[in-house]
Amino acid sequence: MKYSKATNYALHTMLFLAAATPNKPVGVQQMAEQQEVSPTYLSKILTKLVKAGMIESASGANGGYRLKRNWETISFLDIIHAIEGTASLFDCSLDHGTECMIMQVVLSAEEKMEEHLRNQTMSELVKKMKIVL
Amino acid sequence: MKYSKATNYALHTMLFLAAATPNKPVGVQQMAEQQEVSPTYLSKILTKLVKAGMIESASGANGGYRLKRNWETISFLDIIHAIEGTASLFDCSLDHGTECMIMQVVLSAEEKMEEHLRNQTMSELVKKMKIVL
DNA sequence: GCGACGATACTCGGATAAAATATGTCCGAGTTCTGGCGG
DNA sequence: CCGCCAGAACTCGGACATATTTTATCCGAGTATCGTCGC
Repeated sequence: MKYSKATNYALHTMLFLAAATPNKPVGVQQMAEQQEVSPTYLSKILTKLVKAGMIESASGANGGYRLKRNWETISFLDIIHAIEGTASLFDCSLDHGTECMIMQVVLSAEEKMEEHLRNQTMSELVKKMKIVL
Repeated sequence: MKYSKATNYALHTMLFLAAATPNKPVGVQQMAEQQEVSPTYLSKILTKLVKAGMIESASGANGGYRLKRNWETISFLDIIHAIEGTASLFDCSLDHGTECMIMQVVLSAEEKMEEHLRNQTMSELVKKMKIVL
């Protein structure tokens, strides 16, 4: 079990956009180069983020992707869910009469992790980075 | 990102063995039937648990799998690690000079989850079940 | 009665196959900016 | 000087191709148990 590379790219892209924050959109090519992915593939990932309402795309010359106004409130979990989907880690495949206790344990563990990811926003991370620089 | 079905089977099998606890080994066939998996596949999964030192196998007639003596201390995390491996959820694919802050956040979230799974033992779960029954 | 022997019921582990998912590529279509050209 | 127009620079999104992982099956080999047969 691992997070997909797509999630990796999505997180890095969001961080990049949040750190750069010019109001001008940033082209896919530039970001793809930086992360060593093909532009078309990255674009596909970013489309998911657009649909999730985190960023917006601008067509045409000087087009690209740009954070939406509400970006300060976006958490890690939001991004991860946008890419990986919101399905839970575990599905008990067996139907024993009562609720599956194994599933309860695993899901509550998952909830612990999600809680942590929900409390981390991109904007906080950017602040920390700027202190370091 | 999801836990594999193999993990699912492994957890259920361990719980079953812990709940049954006859000193006689239990055959794969019986457990495979219960979980609706093919015996050979389940056997392959159980081999991993054997290698991890959680259960032991007995060949021959009346053979099967049996918990080892230390089973009371086995946690959910031990079982999951035995099946899924111990690699972490996230690997930053990009080499920015400093440590990747994204990775730090995700890994500390993962740690929260693992902590929870480490504190849940099969034997505790069995106790709870017995109260319910 | 006792020990050897063979049939039986298992597990073991490697080879292989099928299926699902993740990753990546290609291309046609639509959109916006830019620069040049004509009025 | 001003507006129109064509081309360049983009993104969009679907169809397609490849790689990786997961899930599953098959089968030959090894091993312990049990019953039987011969002594």
